[in-house]
Amino acid sequence: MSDFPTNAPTGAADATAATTSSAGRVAGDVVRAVVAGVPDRVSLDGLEETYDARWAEQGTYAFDRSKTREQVFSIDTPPPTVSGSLHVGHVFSYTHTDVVARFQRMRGLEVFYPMGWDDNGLPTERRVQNYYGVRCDPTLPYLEGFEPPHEGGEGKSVKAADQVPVSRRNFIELCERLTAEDEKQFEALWRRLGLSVDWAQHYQTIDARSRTAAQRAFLRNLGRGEAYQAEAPGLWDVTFQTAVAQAELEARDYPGHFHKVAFHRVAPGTPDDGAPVYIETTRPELLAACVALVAHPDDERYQHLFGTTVRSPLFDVELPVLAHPAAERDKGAGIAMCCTFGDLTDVQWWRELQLPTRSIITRDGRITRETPDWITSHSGQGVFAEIEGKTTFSARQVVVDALRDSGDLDGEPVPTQRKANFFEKGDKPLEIVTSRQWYIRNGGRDWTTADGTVRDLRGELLGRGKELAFHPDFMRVRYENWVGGLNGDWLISRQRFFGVAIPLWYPVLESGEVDHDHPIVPSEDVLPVDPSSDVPAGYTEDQRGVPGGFVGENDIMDTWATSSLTPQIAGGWEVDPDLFERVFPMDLRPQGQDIIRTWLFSTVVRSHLEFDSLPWKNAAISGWILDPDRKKMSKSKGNVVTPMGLLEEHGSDAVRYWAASARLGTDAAFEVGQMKIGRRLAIKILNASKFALSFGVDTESGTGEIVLDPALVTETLDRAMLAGLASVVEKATEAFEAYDHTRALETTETFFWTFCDDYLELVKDRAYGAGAATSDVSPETRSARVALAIALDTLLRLFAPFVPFATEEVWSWWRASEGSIHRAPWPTSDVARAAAGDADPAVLTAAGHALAALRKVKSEAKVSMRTPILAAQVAVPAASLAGVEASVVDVRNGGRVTGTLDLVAAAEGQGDAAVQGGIVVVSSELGEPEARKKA
RNA sequence: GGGCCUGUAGCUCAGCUGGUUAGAGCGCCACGCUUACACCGUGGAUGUCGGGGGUUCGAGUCCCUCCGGGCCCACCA
Repeated sequence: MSDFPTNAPTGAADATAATTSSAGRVAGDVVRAVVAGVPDRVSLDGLEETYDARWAEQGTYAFDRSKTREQVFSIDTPPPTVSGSLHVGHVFSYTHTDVVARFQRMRGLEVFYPMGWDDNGLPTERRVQNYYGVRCDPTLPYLEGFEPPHEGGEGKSVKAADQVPVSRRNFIELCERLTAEDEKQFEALWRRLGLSVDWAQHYQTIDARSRTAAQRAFLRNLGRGEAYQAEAPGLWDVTFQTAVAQAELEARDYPGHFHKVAFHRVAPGTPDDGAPVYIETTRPELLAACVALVAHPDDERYQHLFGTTVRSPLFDVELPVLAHPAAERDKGAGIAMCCTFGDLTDVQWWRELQLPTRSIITRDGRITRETPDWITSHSGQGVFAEIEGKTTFSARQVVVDALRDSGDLDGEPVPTQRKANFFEKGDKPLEIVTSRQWYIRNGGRDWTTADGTVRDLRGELLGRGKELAFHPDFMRVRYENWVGGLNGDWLISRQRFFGVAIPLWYPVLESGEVDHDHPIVPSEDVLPVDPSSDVPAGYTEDQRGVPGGFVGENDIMDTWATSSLTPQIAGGWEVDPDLFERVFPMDLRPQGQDIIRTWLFSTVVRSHLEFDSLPWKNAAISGWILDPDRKKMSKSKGNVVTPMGLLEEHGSDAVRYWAASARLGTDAAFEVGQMKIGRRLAIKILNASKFALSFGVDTESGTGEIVLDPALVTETLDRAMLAGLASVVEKATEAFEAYDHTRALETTETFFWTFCDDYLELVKDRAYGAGAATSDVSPETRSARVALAIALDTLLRLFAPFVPFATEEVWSWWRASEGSIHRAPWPTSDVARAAAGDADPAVLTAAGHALAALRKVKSEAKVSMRTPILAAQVAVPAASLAGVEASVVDVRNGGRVTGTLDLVAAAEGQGDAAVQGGIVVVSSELGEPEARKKA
């Protein structure tokens, strides 16, 4: 062997001369490691328990808050909803985050990776009601030591009528009790999956810290005029009896019928008097709430009616016929009945045409029991009496029958499929009800501030969207579409019971009337408050609800009003300023694409208003998990395959591999096959490592030391391999920096399999060498051994974010003294480059192809790979010839060529370039297989 | 109706700014217990790159158009 490096790296001589007795790092960046504990038989089994416990014990992922903001990488982890169980989609997206967290940690940043539980909100409220047989009544006083009447499983729920009313504080306590159990299970799953969360940084969206943050943020919004209340018609869910925000809407198909209904012209003394004007409606039950007929101003058919009046059928109410551009000529009859309120267009007409309010639908979705004063005719009152207190569905039957009897229904109702707005958690179409609600400005409506300036909040928030780095970038469009399409401010008040209370009281005037215009505001230092049980400063409890006293605001805030503050909650806003300045604004918000319009947007709103900044620099958006039918994996299906079951069956590294194989923003198939490949990779890492480290075990001298000194790598093939590895490191690092973890994995993995299949086979014989001790072998053997160790050291780090358990296991065999691999530095290409010098990575490729060509001969001869080749002539394309020549000794060893190996230049088009790089064995002579080795 | 993503081997997916003969893994076929690994190894077969136009010396890649999937927004007369 004469192929010594021409440019031995500087410092190498010093390094080799360094003291040899200590493990770990020494001067000159040369690592010395003692291989201590390679097991005889490697296994993935039990690694999760072992290392979860070790990481917890050693505080591997504990956040070091002595680091400054520049040294920190902070993550605004999505708090999963604690209303049931986690499914495979969670495992998928949380793995994406963890991979990034581990990369950044190895890069030397201190990772702030908290975990929260979203136990605030309607799902938990419903569960607590059923589970404990209680319901929240915020007017009740708190009962010390209250025990619920019932403690049931998921299956048996308690009927509403049998539920015991309890105070809000008692209700919250029960919620915390119920969710604590789920949260333990969630944590167990995340630990098993290997999320590198710092479990000391942990919050619940209903805990006192979150309530304080939510109330504080609200009070700040109020103080700056960003939060306001308004009495206005709004979308209302009649089942949950609460107002609903635009972001919670879901348009669904809803079957209905068109009814052609006659109104009658009022034109006394003319031939037109009483002539019918037909409108079409799907909601005839709202006839009594009609306030006008509306048609498009340019519609010739109705020009003669504008400015006149008509009389409604059945109820005999005189109504104007008006023009408005929002009326569509080709919809129905082209002229619509405007009711208060059938839909949002009605609200627009009502507002812009200054129409009266004639509501007949109450908050429970039924027709009001009071006969409206605008219905004056006796017969009209009679019809109304028939629908009083009925559901809209029943009332419709009554009205349609009455219209048919009176002859005002033209033809029979025609079935139609229409879209109706639903609350995403509800199952009845939303009604529009007028109520007093709280809003936070979000750019959905014009805003003139107290000092009279007009603020373009929508434009400001669109600007924030441009400033935020979305991964993948096209997700920004969803943000922009949403912000651009907002049609109102953010409605945050909910007429529910379990959640963060709106921290206000209102004075009760001497007249007994509540003065909503002058809310009583608590000071921030008393937060959190519950206005239903706490008393505002300057009042006493006995003044509650009496003239001259006060009442508490009964409404709570929507869940998103709290979860829009997760960076503030986790980061200790105002309660731990020292922490907050080290983590905020955060680096990363990982989340699903479905909640860009809610969670992502609302978090941007809160941060923009409070801090005039983005809450984070990057948003990483994960895709969906699709089941094999290419549909979004449903909860029911997801629950069939429990995440814990998956982890137990395939191993966490395997499941993580499947998740990490999917790019951000791209939907991925739920594929067990991919997990099996991940498991195979993890096992391969263990086995290849065992091999690479086996030479370091010095049975003669007992030192068992490996010196990772680049200067000891002298052979061309070894240097070529490390040259290839160096560029893998560079590509993987670059990919990670661009939030393209998939490419980082793929690049590493591809190299690793070539490393195992070709390089290991090629150097095996040379690495075994003559002696067993690293200190007493030929330079060729040492070169192989050191190259193996350097490659292993690098590969383990590259894989560590993806397969944290297997890599930690291998690390423990030889690098235990350095601590966890997950705190080890991310590799640079420096060491591999230093060893590689000017070597060409193509040498390994060429040698690998040559080896494959030799193997093919044996495969086609159907003989064992250990069969010797007595002589062979191999045709090598010109481009590969130098590479094969440079590594010919290893090629001979790998192919077990015992006699002559004659390399000749391949003729033009001789080999198939796609196979073995065009290298063809022209002729060969196979020997007898070696005698089988005795055990 | 407006918008975003997507269509490459039986399956799951790579293919970056257009450049040799389109790749990987799984599955399939054949062989092999070779001292890292049988939870394995070796070799092999497999494609009108959704269809049709265009730009170009050259298109899986760019443009137009159509078709198929997925999603978001608007649509309650």
